[in-house]
Amino acid sequence: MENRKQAILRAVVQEFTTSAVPVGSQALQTRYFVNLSSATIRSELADLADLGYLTQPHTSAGRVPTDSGYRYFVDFLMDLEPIPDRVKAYIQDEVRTAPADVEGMVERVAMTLAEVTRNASVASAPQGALARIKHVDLVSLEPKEVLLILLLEGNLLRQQVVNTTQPATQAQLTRLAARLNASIAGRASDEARRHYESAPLGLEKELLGRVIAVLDVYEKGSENLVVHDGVRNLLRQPEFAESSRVHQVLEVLEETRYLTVLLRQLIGDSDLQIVIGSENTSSRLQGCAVVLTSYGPSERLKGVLGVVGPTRMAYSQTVARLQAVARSASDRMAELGV
Amino acid sequence: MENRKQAILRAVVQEFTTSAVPVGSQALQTRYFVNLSSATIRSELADLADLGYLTQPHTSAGRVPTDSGYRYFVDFLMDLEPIPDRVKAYIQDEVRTAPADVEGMVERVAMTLAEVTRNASVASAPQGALARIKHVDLVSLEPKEVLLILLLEGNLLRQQVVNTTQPATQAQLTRLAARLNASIAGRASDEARRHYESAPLGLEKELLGRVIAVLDVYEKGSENLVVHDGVRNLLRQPEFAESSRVHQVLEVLEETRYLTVLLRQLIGDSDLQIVIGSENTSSRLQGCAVVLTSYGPSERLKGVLGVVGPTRMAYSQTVARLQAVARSASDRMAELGV
DNA sequence: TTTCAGCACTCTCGGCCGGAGAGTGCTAAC
DNA sequence: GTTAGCACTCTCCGGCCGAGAGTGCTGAAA
Repeated sequence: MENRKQAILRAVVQEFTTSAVPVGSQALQTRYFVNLSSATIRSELADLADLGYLTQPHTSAGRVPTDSGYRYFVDFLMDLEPIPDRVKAYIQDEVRTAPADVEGMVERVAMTLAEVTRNASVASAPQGALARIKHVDLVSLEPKEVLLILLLEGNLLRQQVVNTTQPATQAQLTRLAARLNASIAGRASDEARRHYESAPLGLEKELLGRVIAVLDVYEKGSENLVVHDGVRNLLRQPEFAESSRVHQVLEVLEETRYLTVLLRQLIGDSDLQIVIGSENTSSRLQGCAVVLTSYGPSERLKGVLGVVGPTRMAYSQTVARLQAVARSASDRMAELGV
Repeated sequence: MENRKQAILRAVVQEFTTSAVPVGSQALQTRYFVNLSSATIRSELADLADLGYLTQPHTSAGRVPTDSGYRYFVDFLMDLEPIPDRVKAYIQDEVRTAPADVEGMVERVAMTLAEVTRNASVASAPQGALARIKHVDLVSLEPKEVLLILLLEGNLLRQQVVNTTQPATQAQLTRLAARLNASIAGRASDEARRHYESAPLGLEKELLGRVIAVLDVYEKGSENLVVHDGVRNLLRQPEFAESSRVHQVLEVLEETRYLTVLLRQLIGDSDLQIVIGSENTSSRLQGCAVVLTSYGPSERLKGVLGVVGPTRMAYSQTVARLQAVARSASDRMAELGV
């Protein structure tokens, strides 16, 4: 596409992003192209509309980017917006003061992301195929009731009440926990499975069985931690003035399964993914764009971070800030040995 | 007030609750009072309006209950609606299958409450003045970095990364944990404080200090767990058609401090509290009603459960279901020895 | 060939009007 | 105390109109 067409498309996207009002040839002329006449701009706009990048709400309204228009913009025209120091500092600060466990971290990251992008955010916890067990602990609740505490990588605590077939005192449990730690702590989950296979019948095997059950749930991702935040930011946008639109988006966000699917799509894909309007698999995200990236403390452990907003979002700002948050969170997680 | 006036007020509230449309004398006559003429009903309606219980959006519209009207209704006219078996079973089921720790429990309870009342819900974790420590565990992360794991009443796990002044091996930490458990596990938090005072300088005192810090945060309630759910239910109501109304409510719900205040108000008060429209301290809850009750495993440990919806809510149903959820949750928590 | 001034045209938006409909309050009779 | 009847008020909705914004087209200038 000729340079001038590109420039005009870029200008339309930028203008519409901030004003939320269809942009006309006159506005473009006075604000972006003073040495062009509005008539010339009009003919370029008509061309861009023919190419499918722009559309008009009605015959005599200004132009609005189509989904393809946004697509062209993010693919070819967008340059990352520098992040103000204030915002950088804010991100650093929020991430550094986050709790040291994955759950707290993910929640904080989602909150921060929503705050700095002024949109809704989603975040899934970094997760790998084989979980590592850092520590096991057993607490006696009743003679035949044991609380199993499992510390996984990411300082992720998991607990489960286990009703055992035989009674055990706390002292016995403490000894047993020590034995379990010696054999499986610091190892990947398959170690626990191996020990389970070879263990003789008894309390130890019983508890190992439950350890494996917890690991299974965790590794299968059926309990994959996915949080979202910042829906309030969407309410400010004119696109979401009637709350039925919000309702649809909220449904998607609360439907954890859908988000998990988004996650799986991304893993293995390029590291930044932008899904615009009708490109979304869910029709409830019509008019919405989703910007996704992966993050995590290592290559093995990856989660997804995403921003959800109207297609009329400030893509260059969103992408820059999303990546900044992802970088901060990844660094911090690596630092914590998560 | 005469019986007939009461009956008419009740009918107006009931009718408006379901239809969301101002109710006129004719509708009342055909649906509730076939042997009265609409003229008679009109004069009663006029009286009720004079008394401040009803109002009209405009001269020739039907009547709508005022906040005082709702107040009179819930104070004198409401009788609890029986809960269908299906709903009862649902509540039981959700609560029974909830995680065995307080956090998971509270989240599940909020979800269930939102679901069965078709409104937004809030829940705070049961909390008492003196926390009990069930178990302490120490995990070595780095030579001079320890993960302190604290199991409090309610199977509430708290963790904190502690940077110690002196290095310690996992074996040393395990021994130390055993000693700490012997001295403070199963006791109230003041025991930990006493031990801290009398402990000689060293790793043990250092870690006890952190234990106390964690307890402090917990007991001060500055980290009091408050969750909310079901905002999507509000979006269905005509009162929240323009999303700016939702925005205000969301602000309140996300403002944990405000909810904590609500909680404190309720503690020591009667066991059911209904706050209607302008009775709310926050003007952002104009047009909203909040129904609150306390719950918890014991007299000492109490949290708050609440429903937030438009003032035009089905109070009798809401109250009945709220109490049912509170009862189920309390029972389950007591059963788990939370 | 590109640019541009001029102009007719189209469409929305806001205000205004008027009729239909809903619901009221009042009055006079039972 | 109750009720039929009636005038009155107000909203809602559709149609109408003028202002304004913005377009597409055309013919001339560069």
